[in-house]
Amino acid sequence: MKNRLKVLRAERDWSQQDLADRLGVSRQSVNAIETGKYDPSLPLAFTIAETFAMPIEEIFERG
Amino acid sequence: MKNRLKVLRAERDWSQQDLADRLGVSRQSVNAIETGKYDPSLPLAFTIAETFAMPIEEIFERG
DNA sequence: GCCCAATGTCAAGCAACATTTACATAATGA
DNA sequence: TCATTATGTAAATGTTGCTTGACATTGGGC
Repeated sequence: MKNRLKVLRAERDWSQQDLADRLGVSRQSVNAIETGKYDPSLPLAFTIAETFAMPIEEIFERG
Repeated sequence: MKNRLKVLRAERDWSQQDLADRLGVSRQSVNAIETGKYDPSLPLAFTIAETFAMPIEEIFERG
């Protein structure tokens, strides 16, 4: 799964810590997801989508 | 996470085994997801969405 | 009554997700 | 220079997703 988290964060000028706080997860989890070390759970993917106000499919894609 | 798998299966007259075969997972996994025992991984959620040709958000919802 | 497909459930095990703690690096600014 | 912030990474640990194999129940058709 590839994702656009880094760009979406940059557009809002959020640090990984800022996003982690909004998502209720650790900074390391945000970093790991962003750098492709693993995929978020489905509930976390929903929270991410809500946070950026866009569909999951516009943030993540198979790759 | 609640989901509409049972209804979507019924609309297509697929058994849990049929769906499992299409998704490439075990029947028990389909059953567990359908009965809410656990959530699918994000990649599996994508495969499910592709299989039913609709967005993830139209199949799963927070509950 | 019997058989069979479908479903639900359990247990044990492995792989993946997510956590905390910690350390290293680069960039910024006082 | 020194302190701070942001990011990347690692190890150890706990939780969750998915597996196989097995067993019980239900409903329909013969």
